[in-house]
Amino acid sequence: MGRTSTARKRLLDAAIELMTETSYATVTVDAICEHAGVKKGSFYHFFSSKSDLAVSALEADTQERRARLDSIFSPTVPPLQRIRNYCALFYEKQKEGFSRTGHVPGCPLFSLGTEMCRQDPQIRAKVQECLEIRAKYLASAIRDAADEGLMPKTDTDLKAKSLLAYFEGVLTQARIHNDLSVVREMEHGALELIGAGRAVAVAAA
Amino acid sequence: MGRTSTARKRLLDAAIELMTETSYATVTVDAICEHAGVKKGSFYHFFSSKSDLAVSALEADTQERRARLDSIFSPTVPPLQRIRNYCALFYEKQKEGFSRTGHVPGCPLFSLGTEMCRQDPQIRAKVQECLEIRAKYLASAIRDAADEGLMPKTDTDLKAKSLLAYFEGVLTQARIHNDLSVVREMEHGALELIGAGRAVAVAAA
DNA sequence: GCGGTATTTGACCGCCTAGTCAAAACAACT
DNA sequence: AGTTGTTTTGACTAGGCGGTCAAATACCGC
Repeated sequence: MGRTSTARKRLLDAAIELMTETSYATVTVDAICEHAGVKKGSFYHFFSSKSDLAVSALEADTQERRARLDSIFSPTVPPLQRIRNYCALFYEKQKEGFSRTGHVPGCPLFSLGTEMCRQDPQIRAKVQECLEIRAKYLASAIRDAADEGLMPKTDTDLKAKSLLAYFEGVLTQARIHNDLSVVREMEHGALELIGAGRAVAVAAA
Repeated sequence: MGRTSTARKRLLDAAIELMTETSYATVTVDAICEHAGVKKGSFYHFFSSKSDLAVSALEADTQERRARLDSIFSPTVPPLQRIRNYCALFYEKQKEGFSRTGHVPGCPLFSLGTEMCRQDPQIRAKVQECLEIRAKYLASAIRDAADEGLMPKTDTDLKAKSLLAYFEGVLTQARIHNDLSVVREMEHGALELIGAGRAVAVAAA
């Protein structure tokens, strides 16, 4: 009963789009509404606050990406290939964003996380949650790689975190310099970072 | 003639301090003034705008760090040791900030850069300039290391950029999670990333 | 001590922002 | 077609923000 609407989804999309392009503080609720073709009154029908919208948008975005990540990180794919494919995905996404807007977008998790982690506990918690999901994908690939003797078997969880930090750092640097070149070469650094750079013969320790 | 004052310096310090703690947008001119013990009218005597203050603060901060970096990256120090010492400096700074405020500060260049690079060309330019200075320190150390056969001699400039991205990524991750542990272990990842992780015998190519 | 200049002060402004609300419109289900 | 309740609308508010200004003040060099 009652009426149905796509307004909520449009608001979520607009939020990710606009907040990635500039920042949380810069993007006004009015701008989000306009971009989504929604009046302000409706906004507050669907979301209790701007912060609430941001949290929901991050969640929705993460859910949307899930299937793609599950396929990239499928256990049926050789572990180092998963990481290579992930790098390729990053490059594709950044390149696509650049073509569309003229700007390297970077990663909304890192942008929002950096900006908001000291001001809004809920946004901070959601960003952390989303980052940890990504870390899990990486950790699994790293463990599988180590198990196959493709890299040392030490500190796999730390390596996953470091690798994620590297990815996010590269994306952010690309955003700041509006330059994709470091992203393009990210794969090589990624493999080096976890110790799988040159075809390593890892003796069973 | 006229009067002398430390107000300008106090404003610069307050700006870095507060903008690192939260973000550019969150920190109001009033807050900066209060923290610096300066009235608003004086603020606009020294700076033409909030943006102008931010640019000047980044510049001043960079100049202040210069001597320390010059000593860490002195050509008299073995090249890989320079990088290790740089990592140690990062950890010290982050730890000190954490003790003082209860929060891992991260890097103001990356925080401000991410937030402002799409809105304020001057801030963006200054951030880029400061990041490039840091990249130069790293590039020099990397070239010297390669020259000594401590790592492959390929793509040294790209490696410097990647290494910087890694550092910034780790610092930002530490900020978001308010957790120093990844910073503590940064040195290992840094050396791996540039291909100097395990004592590498690099054949003269 | 005095002139001149850099600094300090605090009241002021206009704009923009997140958030509110009550009434109207309309789709879904019966 | 009628009922129900979700969605839509647009005008509204209160507070906070960056920035302004003219007058007062105090230090430096002489």
